[in-house]
Amino acid sequence: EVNHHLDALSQEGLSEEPVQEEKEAAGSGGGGQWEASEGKKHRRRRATKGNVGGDAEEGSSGGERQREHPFIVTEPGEVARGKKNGLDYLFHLYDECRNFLIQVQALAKERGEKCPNKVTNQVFRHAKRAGASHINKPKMRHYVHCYALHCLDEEASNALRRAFKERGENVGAWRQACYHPLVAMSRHHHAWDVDALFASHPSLAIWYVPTKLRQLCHADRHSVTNTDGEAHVGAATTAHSHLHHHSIA
Amino acid sequence: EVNHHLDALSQEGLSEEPVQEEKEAAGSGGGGQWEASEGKKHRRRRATKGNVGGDAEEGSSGGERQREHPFIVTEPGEVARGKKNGLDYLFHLYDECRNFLIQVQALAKERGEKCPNKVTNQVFRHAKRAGASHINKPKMRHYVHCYALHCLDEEASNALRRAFKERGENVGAWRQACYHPLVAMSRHHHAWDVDALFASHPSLAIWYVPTKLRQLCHADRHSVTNTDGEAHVGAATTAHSHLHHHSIA
DNA sequence: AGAAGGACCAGTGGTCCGTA
DNA sequence: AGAAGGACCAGTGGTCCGTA
Repeated sequence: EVNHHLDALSQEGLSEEPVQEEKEAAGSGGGGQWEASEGKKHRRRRATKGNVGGDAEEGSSGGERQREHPFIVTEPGEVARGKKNGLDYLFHLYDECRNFLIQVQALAKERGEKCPNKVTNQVFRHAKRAGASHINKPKMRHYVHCYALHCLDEEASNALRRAFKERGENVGAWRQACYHPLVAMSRHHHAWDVDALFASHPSLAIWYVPTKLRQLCHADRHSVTNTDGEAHVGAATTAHSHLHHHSIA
Repeated sequence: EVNHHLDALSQEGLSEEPVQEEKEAAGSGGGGQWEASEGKKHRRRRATKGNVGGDAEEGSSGGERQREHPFIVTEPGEVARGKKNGLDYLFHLYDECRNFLIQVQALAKERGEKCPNKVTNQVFRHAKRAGASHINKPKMRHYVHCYALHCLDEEASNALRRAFKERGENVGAWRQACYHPLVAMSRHHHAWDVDALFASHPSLAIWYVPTKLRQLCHADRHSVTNTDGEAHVGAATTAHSHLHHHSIA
């Protein structure tokens, strides 16, 4: 049961009618290794709005919108219990995307078309067509910098995970905390050039630098202390307003 | 007169009310060196449709749409006579764009924004704002591969110019002829990887590989003889139709 | 409340086609 | 006819905000 492939996907309730094209990629690494062994639930539900065709269906019975389980802060190697996903699984999604990119690149070269160097919309579309409905752009972009820390300093990343799990912090707090070690690395090893930081690791180089991290590195270069949280939360506090057209928030 | 800067621009009838911001760049290299000394015409006309504001204006008097003079095939160093521009001037436009790109990159780094590696829409917009109204995207994209040959094999490029001038061919025919030497270079020096070919020369690496050249290299790799002209002209002749979703035309 | 992701939007790469 | 370029369009990067 644990090694039955695609289990990790069906567990998420998102494996409804996957296109079979390129299934081998969709299932890669998903062999049940991310779930606690506590007796799975194989019920499959239909998404209400995503429904194709006009089947008569009671709105109350199969009507729930299906989503991935939310992430919780887990230690390295720890499996999330209950309807949760752990951070090893999160990082695994980035590896899946990398494999989809490699496939898109191979196809493009074969066809003589222009070849993406990054995980683009085209790659996300390819992943969806290949049945990987658990991968989507907003999620991957949201946690890119967390994956960056995992790639660039796995020890620091692991320590942060343990500390935030210990303190009972939620995923949002852990995610925020991932920014600062990266800013420090960009400062000390790359003279605040965060593009160079990302380019320095092959698994990371295929991801766009997130706007927020770029802004934090820029602010840090100008010695502006910025401990604000996500966008929409804070006010701009810059000593160089003539250079800033947008607030860092 | 010959060294009065901006002359080359006003000669083209396109210097109507340039934004003064970054004028030094707009005039760079344009110091009259591309025009034959035959007495200039400094008349300035207004574009009819591009008109801003509601000035009452007779349609017949100032109504002509102003454009750059068409290119003619010139030898290296030759100056175009009459209302024509020569190919040295064409290649100079690529150098101007490169300088605008360098400015945009410097600004982006200063502001901590993402930094373009290519001549993008943003660069063309910057060039226009800086008063370089003689630079536009369709023109630059149209002749990129001609500039590529000039960069990569100036001897071959010069020989081709002399041959086509000798034969009295028009610019379109010369432009078409520029493709084949590039395909041969991509074949022999880069195993048909035209992206690698462009990347091999710094002045060229900032330009997107044109679709048509990419397709010709792909067709050549599959030993498909393709001597067709521009798109819309020929029919697809491919021995690998299962790999082709679009005709090369 | 904290979080996942459909769907939107401004600005892109690409070039057609009305214009001169 | 040959050629220059305004303007359009499909698909992009980016992320908001209605949803659960």
